Amino acid sequence: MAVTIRDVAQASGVHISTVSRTFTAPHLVNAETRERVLAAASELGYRPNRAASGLITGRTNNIGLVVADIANPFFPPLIKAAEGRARERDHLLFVGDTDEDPEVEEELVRAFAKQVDGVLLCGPRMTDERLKALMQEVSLVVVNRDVKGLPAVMMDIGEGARTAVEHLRALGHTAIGLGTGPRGSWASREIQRVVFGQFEDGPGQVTAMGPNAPTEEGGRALARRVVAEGVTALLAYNDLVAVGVMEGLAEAGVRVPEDVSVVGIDDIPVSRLTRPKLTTVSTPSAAAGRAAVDLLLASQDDRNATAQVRLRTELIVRDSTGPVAAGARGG
Amino acid sequence: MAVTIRDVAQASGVHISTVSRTFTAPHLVNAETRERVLAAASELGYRPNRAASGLITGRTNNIGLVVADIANPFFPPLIKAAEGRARERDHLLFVGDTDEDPEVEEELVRAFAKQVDGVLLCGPRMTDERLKALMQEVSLVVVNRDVKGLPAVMMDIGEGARTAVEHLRALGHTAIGLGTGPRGSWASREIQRVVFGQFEDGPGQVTAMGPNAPTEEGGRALARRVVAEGVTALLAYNDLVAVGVMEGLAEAGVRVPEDVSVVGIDDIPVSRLTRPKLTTVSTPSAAAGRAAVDLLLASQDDRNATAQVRLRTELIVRDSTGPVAAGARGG
DNA sequence: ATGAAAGCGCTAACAT
DNA sequence: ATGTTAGCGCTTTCAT
Repeated sequence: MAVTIRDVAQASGVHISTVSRTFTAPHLVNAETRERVLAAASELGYRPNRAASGLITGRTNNIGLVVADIANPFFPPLIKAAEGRARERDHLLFVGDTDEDPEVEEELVRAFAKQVDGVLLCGPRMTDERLKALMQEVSLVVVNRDVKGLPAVMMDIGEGARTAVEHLRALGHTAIGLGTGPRGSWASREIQRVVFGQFEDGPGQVTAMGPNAPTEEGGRALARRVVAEGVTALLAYNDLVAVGVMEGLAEAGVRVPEDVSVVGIDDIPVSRLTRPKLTTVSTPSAAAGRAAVDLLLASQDDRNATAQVRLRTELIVRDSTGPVAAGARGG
Repeated sequence: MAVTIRDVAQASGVHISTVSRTFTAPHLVNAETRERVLAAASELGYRPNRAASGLITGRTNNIGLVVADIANPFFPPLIKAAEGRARERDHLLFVGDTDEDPEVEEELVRAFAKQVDGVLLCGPRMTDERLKALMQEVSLVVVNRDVKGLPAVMMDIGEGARTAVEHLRALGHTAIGLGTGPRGSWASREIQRVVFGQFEDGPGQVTAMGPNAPTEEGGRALARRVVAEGVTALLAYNDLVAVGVMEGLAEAGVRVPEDVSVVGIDDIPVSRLTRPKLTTVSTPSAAAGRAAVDLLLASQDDRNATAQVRLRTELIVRDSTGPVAAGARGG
């Protein structure tokens, strides 16, 4: 077996409680003794067993992070930022992927529950009820979700969508498609809430099209609807979908932006690689990752801290949007 | 606090050891009692504390997975496949990202060590010595690395590179650049070993260019060298680098594939989105993820199992490679 | 400043 | 088939 606190105690001629104190409350132990213990520990390669100490203290110094799809380029920057922040604050981040499955999501949180101090849930797909049940079992922070009583980091995605639609209308588009996301997605609901709240009575008509799988494949399917319904512009649920739409459109011989303008959300790296380059709403995912870690750690200290952090988004105009064509069907 | 085995024992009127058995060895407990215990457990919402049981059994049913950069699209399919396989085999996968830093890599493995049954190390950057030291502390399986005494999953990346260079030579290229990867990368060494072993004496001359950061940014830097040294074809360390090279080349007014042919490695999703579409060597990352999990679990049962799994790669010819130009400098 | 003892939640002999 | 006991590696009173 590995080296335990007992081995260190023996090697340095003190009681195990002194060894323990050397690591958890160094000021309580004589400088000389401390040196001896530390020397023995490093000699033997001793590493405290966090699982064992967690059993007593109730703190593991681990944080769980659950995302729907690690393959969605939106998440890695968030994950890396959270990981960095966690490390700064002496915590270890465990990442888990749910494959867009709410069942797996719940399972994953439960499995994490006893092994972490809390779980960061990014864009959770489960219902509010289940979320509330889970928060009894483990501290939770949600990203891009608004649940009463839960600390949350929210990106102002509705506002971003509004700006995007305004951009489209300024270009003369009056038949605009809104590619909605998966059921259960707060971001998708939020986009619809703001966009339809703002524009339903205006001159430009926005048509909801969805739900769509939040993937390139989902976008290709959506492209067929875009062509069929004859809108001249589309705001997609995210960049992945937008990229799929552009692919689908290209295959159907529809030109972007001459025939149809396309806007995405997230500003993932590929959005600069497509031809034309994608106009998109950039979301501050790294900031969100850091904020989520901070919020979790804050809620540890103050059990009923339920702060909400709101982060701004920004429209990045590139080449996939342009003026509506003179004789466009929707015009 | 959460509900413990003691609460369940009390609620169902049995001793805690019976409750324990109900979960770990159901056949040893009377069907009727079992029902009662299970009922009480689900009533109370009891979940065994894996950390606590791990302390005794030495098995946590957790697996750690360490990658250099979760933002490299090569990894997500591997991670997802490993996660799926782990779930099938009743294990939970913890993912960690090292940010390409060997120090962090080692730290991360150590932090995982006591909380998992073993760690899957993908493309580790640390030295063999450190790797060998670590394997004393925790079971290890390496992916894309060849360390004596360690179970490993290796993609036949050298062979893939050889095929790619042959493809280039068949197109008439005789001045071929080889964009090498980061120091410490087995894949990069492997590519060089095979390519230079095979082609150093042939008519076509292959020039090593590197090391390069395994990112798009690294590729942009490499593009400048490609232009400066006047090669007519380049095999990049991976697709991300290849994409960066194409971007850099485009900005410098160099056409792909008319002026320079570019080949990547990995076949990540973006490689189908670039214009021209990228010719690349596809690596079976999902299969590697599954194999790594299987190997780890096998090595648990048979302490000195050190199997090596080798996976085939395949050249995917798309549009970024073409015949060498008639008057090319390198010709 | 250090040691002794109890116990975190659980499993695994060993009894019965 | 079930209960008793010891103990995994560690922290934390409580003594001294």
